[in-house]
Amino acid sequence: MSIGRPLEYDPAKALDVAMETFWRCGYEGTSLNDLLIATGLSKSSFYHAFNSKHQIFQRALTRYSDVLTERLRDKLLASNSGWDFIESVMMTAVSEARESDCPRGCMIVNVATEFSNRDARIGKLVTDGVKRITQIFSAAVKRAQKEGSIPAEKDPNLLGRYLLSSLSGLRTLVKAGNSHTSIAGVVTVIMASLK
Amino acid sequence: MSIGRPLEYDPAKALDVAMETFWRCGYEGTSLNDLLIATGLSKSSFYHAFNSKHQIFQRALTRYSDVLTERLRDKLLASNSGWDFIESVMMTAVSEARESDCPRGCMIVNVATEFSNRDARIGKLVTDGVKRITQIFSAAVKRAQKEGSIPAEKDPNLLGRYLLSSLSGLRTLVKAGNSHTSIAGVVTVIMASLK
DNA sequence: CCTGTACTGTACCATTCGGTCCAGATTAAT
DNA sequence: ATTAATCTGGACCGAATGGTACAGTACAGG
Repeated sequence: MSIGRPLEYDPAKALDVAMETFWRCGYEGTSLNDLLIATGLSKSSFYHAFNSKHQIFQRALTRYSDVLTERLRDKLLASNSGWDFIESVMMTAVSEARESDCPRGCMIVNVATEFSNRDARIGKLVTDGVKRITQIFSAAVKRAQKEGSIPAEKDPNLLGRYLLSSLSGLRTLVKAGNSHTSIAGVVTVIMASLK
Repeated sequence: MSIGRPLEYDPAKALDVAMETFWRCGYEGTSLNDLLIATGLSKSSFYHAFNSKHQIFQRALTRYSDVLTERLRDKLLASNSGWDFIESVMMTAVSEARESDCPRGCMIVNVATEFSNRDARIGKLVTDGVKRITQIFSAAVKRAQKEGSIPAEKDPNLLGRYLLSSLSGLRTLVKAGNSHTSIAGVVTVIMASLK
């Protein structure tokens, strides 16, 4: 029921494109101009839709976190077992190493290192995002415990944190230019340590 | 025996201060002015001593890598055992979580995420730095194997990579605001997985 | 003391930064 | 057709960016 001239762009799509750019280049590394080119918006439209660079960045990070969380939850539900889920998620780092010559890593982790607690609001988004993903890992561990592939006496929350930490570490190996085979080796070590 | 007016500052100290700043704020996050304030140099002295922001950054990163490598090597030599060395290095992440409200993490990893292979020269510095630290971890594993605390049949190079990955992951947990106790828990998981 | 060397502070440079503003174009409802 | 809403491109803003040029000054060797 909006009155007046209708939008000539898709705000949701623009946000996604902005997210991609921030993901690839970081906050400081992405200039306003980069955003305008990526989204195809004019400066006026941009500032009308999103109020500032900082605000669109927050929204982009939030969206990244939401999408990632949902995708992981779905994947866990669709997986044959908790163990398979965990292994498959760890393997994403391997394929990143094989396929991409410019790995982006995880946007949340990237943001965490770029801002390292200098911005409280961003810090909260990071903390929340990490917490949610950790919980998914914990849920996967619990399921694997029920399925008998991980010993029941282990603390699933602790292992959840361990897995998040491990995945983030794998991503570092990727960015440091390790081969996908050598990274796959590390994945087997991680998986074996759950036994 | 240099002729002319002598330097009024210590170039080595200036480089160290610049390194600290880059370490804390990243490349883009550190302005030329920040560097001038931190080092106390005038702009002319700065550009005379170091030719550009990019060059001093490369030198700072190189120095970081060198100092870290040497410190780790010394620490390994001074340690009671390979196992103790590994555990104590992992524990540095714990104390970082306890002591610092604004953890800097590892400069090499920070740089790796900020530049993610967009700059070839920086990329090489990162790759080399990571490789050298990985080798130290591998050496520690070999020593621990000789000492009987890690099974001899395990691949020390693989475990070296695993440990580097794990340390980097721990640092992510720190930046995401996890408590030092919860991080210490993850360290025990990592150590147990070496057995 | 003199001369050559090299440091120092300041003024200056073009460019880019994020951000604002406005005149004009375009549309929907009346 | 008029009106009201709201989009669009482009001009413009002050501040900060990385970097240069230069005049003046302090020092060492002769």
